[in-house]
Amino acid sequence: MPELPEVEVTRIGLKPLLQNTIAKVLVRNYSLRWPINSELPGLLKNQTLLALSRRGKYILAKFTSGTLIIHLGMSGRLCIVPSDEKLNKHDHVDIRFKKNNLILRYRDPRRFGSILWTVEDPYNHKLIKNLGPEPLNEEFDAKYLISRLRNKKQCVKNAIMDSHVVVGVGNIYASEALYYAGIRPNRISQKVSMKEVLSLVESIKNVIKEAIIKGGSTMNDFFDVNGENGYFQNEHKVYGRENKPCFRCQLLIIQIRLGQRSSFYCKKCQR
DNA sequence: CTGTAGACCTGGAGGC
DNA sequence: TGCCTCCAGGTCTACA
Repeated sequence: MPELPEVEVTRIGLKPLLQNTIAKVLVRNYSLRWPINSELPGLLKNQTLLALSRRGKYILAKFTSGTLIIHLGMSGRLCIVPSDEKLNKHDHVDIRFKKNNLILRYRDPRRFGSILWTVEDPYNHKLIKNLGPEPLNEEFDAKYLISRLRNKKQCVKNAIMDSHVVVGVGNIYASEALYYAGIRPNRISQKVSMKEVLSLVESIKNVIKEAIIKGGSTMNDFFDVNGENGYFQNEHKVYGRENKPCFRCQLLIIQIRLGQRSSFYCKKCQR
């Protein structure tokens, strides 16, 4: 499910829980990507949610004496539900808050997500401290990106999906950004020109900004915390459009495989 | 150090 | 129906 836009939409949707205090935590399944701390229910009880931020695809929920680091993996989802909401097979964690009797419920069929507790600065956490820049920050610019692509023999799509190069660009938005930039996904990174990198940086920023505005992409199972789907899937130009006509030139969109992931592009519009 | 395949999981779609 | 294979929004780890 979630690339940066979907995670950001989720983070914003959690804001109604700010300043609310946890009454009880129920973990039904501790085995996610990393095991949930077995002490978590006791640790979180009576903690107040003070701030919500995001680093890459990680949601950072700051509480009174520590931070929950939440990653949604491929199929994770957070929703705010009333206490009598019917249970789904893959609802692994319930965090019940005191005010309004709301439950923050974590569902994740594939269990590639993670919920980690730390009392340290989360930016020093090993999963977070070595991440590349945020795509919407000023520091992510053409000068930076070309410096990272210059030595790489890897293809450019894999490079921009590497969270140590830039965070948040997943399989959908990598294909989309490369389409807007007119660059084939299988181009060797070091052969991409400065002019193309300029365009690529702008395309990544624009595609991610637009996707956040449209509420993310709902493919099968992305919904925001209130169960509403996103609309950005209607804006996809190449992702999932194999054998369909390019919106610009009508040539059929090609699907190839790069690094075990599907990639989509137009042979005429992308060089 | 760099790059890639494998691993972790469940479920849905499509073929037979 | 059922069984099989392949595919899916991520990313860490092991290995060449």
